[in-house]
Amino acid sequence: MTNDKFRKNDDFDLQNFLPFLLNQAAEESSLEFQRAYKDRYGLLRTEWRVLFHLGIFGEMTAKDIGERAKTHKTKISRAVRKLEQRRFLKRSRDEGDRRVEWLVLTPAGQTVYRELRGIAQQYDARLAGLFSADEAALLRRMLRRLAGMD
Amino acid sequence: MTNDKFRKNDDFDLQNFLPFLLNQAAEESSLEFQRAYKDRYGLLRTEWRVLFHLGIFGEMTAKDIGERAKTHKTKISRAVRKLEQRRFLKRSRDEGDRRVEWLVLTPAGQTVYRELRGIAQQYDARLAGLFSADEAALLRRMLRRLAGMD
DNA sequence: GCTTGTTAGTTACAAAATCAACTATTATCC
DNA sequence: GGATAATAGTTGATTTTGTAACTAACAAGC
Repeated sequence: MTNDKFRKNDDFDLQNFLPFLLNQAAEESSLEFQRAYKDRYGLLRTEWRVLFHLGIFGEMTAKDIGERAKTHKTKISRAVRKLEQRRFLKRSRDEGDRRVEWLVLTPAGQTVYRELRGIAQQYDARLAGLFSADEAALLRRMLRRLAGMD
Repeated sequence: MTNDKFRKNDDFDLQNFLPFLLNQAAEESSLEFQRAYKDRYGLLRTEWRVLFHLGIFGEMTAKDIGERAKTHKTKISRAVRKLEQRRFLKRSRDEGDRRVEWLVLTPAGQTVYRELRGIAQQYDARLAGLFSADEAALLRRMLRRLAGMD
């Protein structure tokens, strides 16, 4: 990719422009995991994220998930409906505040979650293995910083 | 974001899962630059990418751009048409191989490119400024590695 | 208690991305 | 040289996303 097919007539280095570079790295590094959740379970990106949040935290509301994952509420709403239709989660009204719905994985949802979690752990280890342990830790720290997650 | 509102009942660390983390960082770090090209010039993401490739490399074909930017040819095709309609680029048939079109920025396109390039440079410097020079260089190297750009 | 404002979540419509099929041209190989 | 395959690029149908407006429930001020 760093070939010389094209001679630059300019001094802007697109391949090192952070927003571009981050997008390329994010897309490339999502590909293999995407195959796991898409091809094997027919899940969309927002759907596995909702699934994982519930798998990890047990019980949450749509709003909580949206905040944690920085995802718009309409996306969450549609992902929740899909997961409900597939019987991967169930909803229940909060009796104290009847606007709120609590979401929780069904046993089927937990099974899918555990499988995907295993794949995710293996895959993350593979990616991190491209670097030394220190470098990988630094990378995560820098990414959290860029993502405003600190 | 690293608060304790939810007690984890599980050991998967989503906030450090590289594909997730990379996506979050990529989205967050694209936001401000996106405002520049979207609000000010009405460009879409693929459109600024095509514009930048032509600004940097002078003359390319749609296929070349697609390969460099890892972008599907239908996206490129539509972005090229939009940019042509706005008179930011012009096309010309290759006389040797008449399937091929050469794309080149018009003076208007070059003006937009130079403005956006300036904004991009400033913004990149701001992002890189979150880290030491060594760290930033390492970050770029690691991202290129993850993106398969090495 | 009644207006006004907020919040959780959904829905409707427009914009954009995806995937497959298509045209036109060139390359391969018998 | 003629059939077959490959390549550059486009188009159309379907899916997914984004934006705004919406419902229903709660909160605050007076």
